[in-house]
Amino acid sequence: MSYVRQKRLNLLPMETLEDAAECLKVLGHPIRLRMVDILMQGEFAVYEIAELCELSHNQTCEHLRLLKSHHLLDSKRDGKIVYYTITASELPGVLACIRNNSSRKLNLKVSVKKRE
Amino acid sequence: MSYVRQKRLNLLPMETLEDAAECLKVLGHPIRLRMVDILMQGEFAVYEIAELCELSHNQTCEHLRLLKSHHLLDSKRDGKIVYYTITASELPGVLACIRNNSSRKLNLKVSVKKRE
DNA sequence: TTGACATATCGTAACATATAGATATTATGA
DNA sequence: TCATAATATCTATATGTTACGATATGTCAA
Repeated sequence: MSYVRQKRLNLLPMETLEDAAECLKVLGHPIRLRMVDILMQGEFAVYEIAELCELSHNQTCEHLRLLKSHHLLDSKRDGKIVYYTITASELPGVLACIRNNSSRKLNLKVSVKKRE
Repeated sequence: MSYVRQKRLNLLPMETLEDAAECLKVLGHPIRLRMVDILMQGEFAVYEIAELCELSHNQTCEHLRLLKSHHLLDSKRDGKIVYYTITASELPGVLACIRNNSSRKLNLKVSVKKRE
């Protein structure tokens, strides 16, 4: 640390960052974000989510499994049908943030395209 | 859509979700989260960030480049030294969320480990 | 039990990302 | 100009992720 200014840095422990990064990485997929967006409006069955996402059943299951394994979603079976719901209390905030910044972000995207 | 209940679903457009997913994916890396955590406390030079993250210079540059290319950070050069700062207004909220849920998430992680 | 349906998992190929070493660029001072 | 320091980029390899067909499990009704 010879060169680093002696500031009082109150940094988050690496373990916390690794855990948070995993959740963010799982959320960092457009289809999984759509699934969360759908489930914001209530509980849905796997086949309903598959149709709304225009996705094959195995892919739908796989994405839902990933979200559930990170404690972002939960599921309950009712006969043949499995219903998924949101459990992570942070998700509504994340979606609200995306909703609020939607137009601005699209503008940013255009400027990125011009540069590349 | 034959099977899907006729609920009034107000879903975010796919383009918005793709853009948000990219940002979340970039943030979904422990080292890049640490960089954001560091930059929450002010502007820092690349070599300072490299030391605080215990990372090689080329890797440090690469992570910072990724964050900057997604408009999460900005940089300014002062002679040989380049200083990075946070630009995305959402980042403080994201870090605050991680900070608040830090202990709970660690507990969750333990329970995940038991199951695997 | 058998068939049909809903969901879940597996194997693998295609694709994307991360890492590390080498090289290039930019700015400064001798 | 030349050497050096601070950043940045390039390249190759290793690793991880996603998509997709095939297969398996779980539930119900005939």
